[in-house]
Parts: sequence; C-alpha cells; structure tokens
Amino acid sequence: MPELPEVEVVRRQLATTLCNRRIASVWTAPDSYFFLTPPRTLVRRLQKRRVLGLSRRGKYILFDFDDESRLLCHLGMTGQITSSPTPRDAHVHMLLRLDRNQCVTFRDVRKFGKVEWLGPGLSSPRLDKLGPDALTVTRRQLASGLSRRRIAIKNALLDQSVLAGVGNIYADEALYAARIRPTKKAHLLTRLELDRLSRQLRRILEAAVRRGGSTINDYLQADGQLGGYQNWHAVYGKTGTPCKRCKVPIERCVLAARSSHFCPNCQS
DNA sequence: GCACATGTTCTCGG
DNA sequence: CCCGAGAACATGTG
Repeated sequence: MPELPEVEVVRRQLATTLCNRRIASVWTAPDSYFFLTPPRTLVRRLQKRRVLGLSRRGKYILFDFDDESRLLCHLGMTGQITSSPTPRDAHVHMLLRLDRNQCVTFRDVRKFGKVEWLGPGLSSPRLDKLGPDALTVTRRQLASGLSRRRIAIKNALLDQSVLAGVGNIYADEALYAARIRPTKKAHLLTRLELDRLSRQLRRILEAAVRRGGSTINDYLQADGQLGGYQNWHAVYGKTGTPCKRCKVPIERCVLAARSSHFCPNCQS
C-alpha cells in the first residue's frame, strides 16, 4: 500500500476502533518472515495491553500501549491492516482479538511488510533514521535536506532519510504538479522550485488522504473499502496519455529501478 | 515465459 | 563518504 496517505488513512480508522480497547488475545501465523520480533514474544508482549492511540512516522504505523511499549508496523508493498471483517486466507499473518468479537487483521501477500515490538520508551533504528514527515515538511527543511544531494530529485524524494512518507506514486505526482523533471539534480532546484515542491507535496498528500488513498492493486482502508485517489492521478501509470496541461503525451523513464512518469513538455 | 508491481536493504564497483 | 546499478526478499497479475 503504502505510501504516506494510505498509511495515514489506516491510522485514522484504526484509531477510531482501537483507542482505549484492550487486546484480549493474539494469533500469529507459523510463518516467520513477516516478524522482526519473534511471534511468540509478540504474543506475550501484546496480550492484555490497552491501546492508547495510533501514530504514524513516514510509512510506519505505531500502536501506542498503556505500558509505554509500542508496535511498529510497515505495510511493505501489499500490506493490509483491517479492523473490519476479513476472510482468513493464507496471507493473514497476525490477528489481534479485542472484546465484543472484534478483531484487527494483518494481511500481506508479498510479505515485504514487517512488525516489531518496541519496549517501553525504546525507539528503533528504522525510526531514528527517518527525515521530516512529508505531510508537514517546510520549504526550509526540504531545502536543507536536498541541498547537498547530487542525485536526481526523484531519487531524493524516495529516500526516507531525506523525506519520510513519499513513494513512487506521490513522488511522480508532486514533481508533475511542481513542474520539475524527475531527473533534475536535487541540489540544483531553485528557490522557486523548492517552494512549489513543498506546497504541492502537501496539497497532493492531503487530497489523497481525503480520498482514502490510492488503490492500485492490494491497498484497502482499515474499514475494507478501496481508496479513491487513483482516479485523480495526473501522471502515475499514465504513459502515453495526453498531459492535462499541454496535451503532450506522458513519458516513462526508469530511475532507482522504478518507473517514473512525467510530461516532457511542462516539467523542466 | 516475460514484464512489471504503492518498499527496503544490501552488495559491488567507480 | 557519495553515488548508481543491480539484486534480493515473496507472490501475484496481465
């Protein structure tokens, strides 16, 4: 799923069903690839914990518990965390059972997702190396993060230590909206371009959250619904279709081993 | 069979 | 240390 808007939508929905609820029991699949903390430890630590709240850092979701411990979750490419009734198939890796017959399901086909238990007050190297969150980043922060990077701006936006939360879809959409070519070197962005980029990033990420995120294949909101922002993409997956601004066909190129989509006419 | 997929992390050269 | 290219991880779809 999983870029910032999708993770934020899931976070908000989980918060409404999980806040102040207690985990009655935990089930884990015998499959261990998904677990950074061994499943037996996870079961022991999570049982009987009360959820105080849900937070997010970049693409990570954190369950905050009553004893100051936390559960760190990443959804990888195909991860789903649902609080609505979900069929139990071979791709379900963990269930958190609450009272009133409710349950939270962790499902992930490709198993690039991860869960890790963080002891009371402890952080994780995964969190510590994240840059500023893309939803609230300022132009100054963005400028200082990019100023010494001699790499393509697209690659810089995908680097979670520069900016946390942006992935392939929203990097392409933000660069299109800010009229910056994905291959432009990050440190060569002008003040004007940095200004447009920070504004457009926020505008697009907020709009995507309002639409429930982008469902390309696997992503589901925590209530089981599909996202809707895929219908508003201007360039992602639009190779060959006319640019909304100038009608020149959208092109595709490969950067950091990922597809980049851009308008060869309006993005310089 | 082939290409490709919303992500992260590691290795190997230059 | 910086950077890019490529691979690895596991599984599915067209």
